[in-house]
Formats: sequence, C-alpha cells, structure tokens
Amino acid sequence: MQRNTPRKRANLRDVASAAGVSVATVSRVMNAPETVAEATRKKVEEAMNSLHWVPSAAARAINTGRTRFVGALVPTLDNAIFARVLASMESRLATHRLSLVVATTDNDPDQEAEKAKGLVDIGAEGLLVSGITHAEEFYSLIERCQLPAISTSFYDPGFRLPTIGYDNAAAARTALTHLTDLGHRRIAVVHGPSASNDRTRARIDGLEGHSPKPDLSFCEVPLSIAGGCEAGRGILQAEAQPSAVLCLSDVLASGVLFELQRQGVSVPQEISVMGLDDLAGSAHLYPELTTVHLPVSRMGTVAADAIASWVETQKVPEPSLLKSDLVVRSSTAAARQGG
Amino acid sequence: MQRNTPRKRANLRDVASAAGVSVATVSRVMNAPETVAEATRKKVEEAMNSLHWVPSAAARAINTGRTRFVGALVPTLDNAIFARVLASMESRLATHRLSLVVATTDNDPDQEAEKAKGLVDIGAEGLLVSGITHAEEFYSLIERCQLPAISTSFYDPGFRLPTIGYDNAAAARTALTHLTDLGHRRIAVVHGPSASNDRTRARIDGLEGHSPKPDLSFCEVPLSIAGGCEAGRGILQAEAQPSAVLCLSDVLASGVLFELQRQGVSVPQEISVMGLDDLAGSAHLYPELTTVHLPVSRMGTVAADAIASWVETQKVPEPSLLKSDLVVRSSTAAARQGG
DNA sequence: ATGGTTGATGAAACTGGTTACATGTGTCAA
DNA sequence: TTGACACATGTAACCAGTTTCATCAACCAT
Repeated sequence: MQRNTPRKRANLRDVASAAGVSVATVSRVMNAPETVAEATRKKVEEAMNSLHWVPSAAARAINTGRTRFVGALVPTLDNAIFARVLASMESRLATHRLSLVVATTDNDPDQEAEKAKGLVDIGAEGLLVSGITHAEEFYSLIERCQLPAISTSFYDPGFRLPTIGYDNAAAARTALTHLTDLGHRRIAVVHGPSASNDRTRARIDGLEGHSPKPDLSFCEVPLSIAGGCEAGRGILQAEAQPSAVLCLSDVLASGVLFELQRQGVSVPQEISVMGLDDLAGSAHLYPELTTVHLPVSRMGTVAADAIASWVETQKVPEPSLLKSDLVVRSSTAAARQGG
Repeated sequence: MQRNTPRKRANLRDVASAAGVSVATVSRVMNAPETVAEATRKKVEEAMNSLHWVPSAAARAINTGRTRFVGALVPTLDNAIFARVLASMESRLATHRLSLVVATTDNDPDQEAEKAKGLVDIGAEGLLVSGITHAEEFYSLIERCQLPAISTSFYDPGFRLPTIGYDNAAAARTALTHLTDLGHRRIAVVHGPSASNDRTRARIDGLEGHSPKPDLSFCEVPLSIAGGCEAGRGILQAEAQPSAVLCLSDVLASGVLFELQRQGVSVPQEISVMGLDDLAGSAHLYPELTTVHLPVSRMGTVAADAIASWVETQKVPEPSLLKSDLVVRSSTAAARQGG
C-alpha cells in the first residue's frame, strides 16, 4: 500500500517548509507581498501552487475576528419584492467585500429566531431582518452577541433596531386618496395575511380615518397571484359591488386583474384596480397597473451600506425613511356617476 | 479610569475559570452534555450566561474543519424561477443543518468565478451553480480546493460536474410539438439573450429538425416582462404574422400576453401563446398559460441533498434527470384553417 | 483486601493561520 | 570605523475552540 496521496490538505507550515522559509514569510506573501523580497515571494508562490494550498477561512477568521458575511432573514423568496431587495443588498454588500447569507422565515418569528441563531452559529457579523415583529429570543440573541442588526421594509425611528424602510401606512393612504380623488367611495381592500405580517397590518391601519370616508370592505387572501384571483372572484360575487379594488400588494393586484378579465369585467371602465409595491412587471401588465412605488432597490443598497458601516466601525446607523410615490397608470379611472 | 467594562468578548477560558472547571469540561457541556455531571453542568451554564458567552464559529470551524454552509451562484434573483430554486434549496439544506450563501453572477462566467472565489474565501464547503458554461478559473478553483460543486438547471451526464436538471432541448421540443399538433406552422419563437445563457441556447437548439417542419421566426429580447411586451409588439408588426408564439420562458410569455391584449388581439382565438417553465403564477394568468412544467422546486431539493451528501460523505453524487411535462391550459388553441 | 471497570474531570497538544518582537544583514553618513 | 537605520526574515506567542490521554475516585465482584 503506497501512501503517495497526502490525503490531508496542506497548511501554512507545509508551504513554509516546502519553500524553505518561515510561516511568517508565507503569511506575508498573502497579506503584505510588498514586504517580501521578489525571489522569496516567487519561491513561496511556487510552493503554494505545487501543494495546492488554499488558506483556511476559519483560521483567518479566528485571528482577524472577521468572517466577512452578514445574514439576511426574509419572509420568503417567492415574492418578487424580497428577491429584489436581496439582489440589491447582495450587490451592494459585495462592494464592501461582504457576502450575504440568506435564510427564509416564512413570516414566523420563532423560525426567524432559530434561523438567526443558525446564522450567528456560522459566524454572521450582522443581520438584516424585515419588519418590526420579532421573537424575544431574537432580541436576546442579538443583544447577547452585541450583533449589528437592521430592520428593513418598515420605517420607525423609535424602534428597538435601526429601521430602514418606508412608511407603509402612508403608502396605503396615498393609494386610497388616489381612489377617492377619482370619486370612488365603495372600495374593496384586498390584502395578504395580516396576522403574521406587520407591513400588511400597517397598511391596513393606514386606511383608517380617511377623509372623505369611503365604504371599505376587506378581503384577506394568500399573498400570491392565486390569492388575488380568489379575491377577484369574491368581489364579483358580493351583493354590493365596489367601483374600485385597492390591493395592498402588486402581486394581489395582478391576480385580481387576471380574474376580472377572465370574468369579462373591464378594467378600469367597470372597476378600477390599484396596487402597492410597483414591481418591475407592474408597468407592463394589461392594463398597466396604477400603484404606489416603493423604493425597494434603494432600500436594499441603503440597508447594505448601513450594516456594512455598523460592522466595520461599530457605530450604530441612523434610521432612514425612504419616500414612496404614487404612480398613475391605466388600471384606475374616475368612478362613474351614480354607479 | 475604571476598567469595569471587559470590552473583550469572553472566551472558553474565561468561562472555565469562572465556573472553576477546565476548558475541556466547558467544551463538553457544549458538545456532549450527557458526559458531564449534573451539578458541574449547571455551574458551567451559569458561568456562560453571566459572561454572555457566545461560542466562536471560527474557532469551532478550525477544529472540526466544517463551516456548515454552501454557496449558490445564480444568474439573477430577478427571475422568479431562480428565487424558487433557491427557496427550495435553502429549506432543504436547513434539514441537513447547512446554510446557503447566495451570490449572483449576472450570467457572466468571469463574475461567477470571482464570486466563487469569494465564497471559498469565506469558507463555503460546496458550490451550487447553474448551467454548464463556466470560466476556466472557476474549474481550477474547485479543483484546487477539491470543492464539491454541482450544476443545476441542465442535465448532462457527461459534464465535468455532476448535473441535476432537466433536458432543456426536450422541453422546448415538447412545447413545439404541442403547437404543431394543434396545426400551427408559422410560429414566432421568443427567447432571452442566447449568447450569455446556455439554457436558452439549448432550448433553441431543441427546436431544430422538428417534424413537421414549422416556419419559425426568432425574436431575442431581454428576459423580463418588458422584454415579452417588446416581442409582442414586434410580432404584430411583422408582415407575415404567426398563428402561435412560443416563448422559451414564462416570463416572456406573460409579457407577450399582456401586449397582445393591449393591442386588442385575442388569445388564443387569433394567436396562441405558449410558455416554458410553469411559474407559480402562470396557471392564473388570463388566459391561463399553456406551458411546459419544469420541476424547479424538486430540482432545488435534489440538488441540496446531493451537495449535502457530497460534503458529508465525500462521495460524488450521480447526475439526475428531472422530467418536464406539458401543461395544457387556455392560451393555446387549434390553428384556424387556411389562416 | 484486591483487581477491574466505569464515570467525571483536567492537562496539554492540536487546529491553521496572524503578528509582535527579535535578529541579522547591508547601506550610508559622520 | 562606527553608529544609525532600513529591510528581509525568523521565532514564538496567540486566537478560541476540540480532543486525546492521563488521572483519580467510586463501585463492584471476587
């Protein structure tokens, strides 16, 4: 039985002895090549190559105290909006030489706390979460570890964590105002599960106390296109039909749109439909969806910058409010007189 | 100047001396509590709590040689299909007590290689990539590190890496056959950028040599709903109008659908539209989209299991072919005679 | 009383890097 | 010729855990 294969990975010492130098010199070739003489450096580099040496991330981390990645906890990847946020976070973090570890929580605070623990266990230097509803274990975890953590999708300067997001209530109000401005008074509000989603709750709450006071009927469905379809069917079956449908998420609005078309209802002539989010595709739906634009990409980059600076400088970032804007397109129109 | 604040995080030794035991015992409380006497364990646990001790992931990793996370390199998060794959990978990996680090490559092999290096640098134990087009540096990286790496979205048993995916060419063929079976002969094929996307290329190639030989016209647009709309406009402006549109991605099909409706063309009466992917929302579009179902969720779980077993057991997994199925819905109909 | 076994614990080596400090050599101005 | 200084390199401590092996007491059967 020959033993040619050095079944164990080479380490710094192996490289050093192969190159005939000390470990310090090898380390210098990695971290400060300019301090090493040309000839020595070449010798070392050759030894590295011939031994197929790859530095151990863990060993480096133990010394520097840095792992260079942060974790993101999102409710789901199925909604395009979170995918968008993550995409912009990921690319922005890359500019800070940080990686992003993703975990999904399914809108469940307990699962979030558990996954957060998992992220800490593998060495996350910071955490990005969404919303303001979290388990007590989550807070005690980040406190215990003194871990930088930022909350997104929700602006609340008084919150326990720095928040970077928009005013969900105001966004919903903006949408409702657009509809009432158009003369709509009987409006169906379609939203996703409110029990598990604080953003949804905030949007619903934002509709309260509106003037003029519209006649709102609420409809809770799963947060998906299928859910929107379900809502659409429900609306058409109701005895008092609304002249407008306010969907608290573009995904739902899409479903409503498709279902109304399927049932032969023309939008916006018979019923206006409005969304909230402004997903990339919403501008291209038929009809083009009127909605409230939430700057999710921007939110991702701002949050990435904030967590990066917190991790690097230990300074807690300021909360940041991002503005949302009404985007009027073709899915809403003036209410017909005396409908 | 008092020095009450022990500005440094506590370590194992601190806990050990606080509890009046050895470091080995503290370590045992973590990893094999049953071997420690009840009373001792309690003492240690109290010390841990009062010192707010959090074990260092890096220190553990350096000993066990495990970081417990793998990296995934996807072209983009903007397409729902990758978000879906990642979601199922993430949840499946969690059952193996592995986390998922996500990086996006923008369909650029060089960027992929660079991000892969970044993932290795932070300690990824394995890599999940998509497609079969990769930079040479990528291969040399995984070879050098002897890193488990699996390719998804593309089945090719002869490939350099184990592949877990579907037969893209066959899926496209299935779609085309459905259209020709319905009597369509003049068909517009809408697809995303082919230069940078091997899956798209494979799908296009799959259409070749079909019998009966249809009259295909190709249209390349950005892979987005907006791109689909653009294609839709192009198709209506063409002098020889097709009776069916075959979109090599559901995202494009959605855009085509919306644009045709916008232009007053009825689907499928005037033009049939077909997709490929079967995204979650496709079944609820108006009209419901006929498409070819790709088992992306299943692919995610299979790939997760494969990389997990490779990482744990060092045994290279077998390639795996996942079947795709035709899903006939309402967006396609028989070609009108003598159109 | 004796030897064997089990259970709990500790001392110290070990993981794979980084880095403070020491050393040795060569250059240059005084 | 000598002291000052820069430069290249090595020695060994250090990071925060895990793990091997030794130790020692307690228990039990002989």
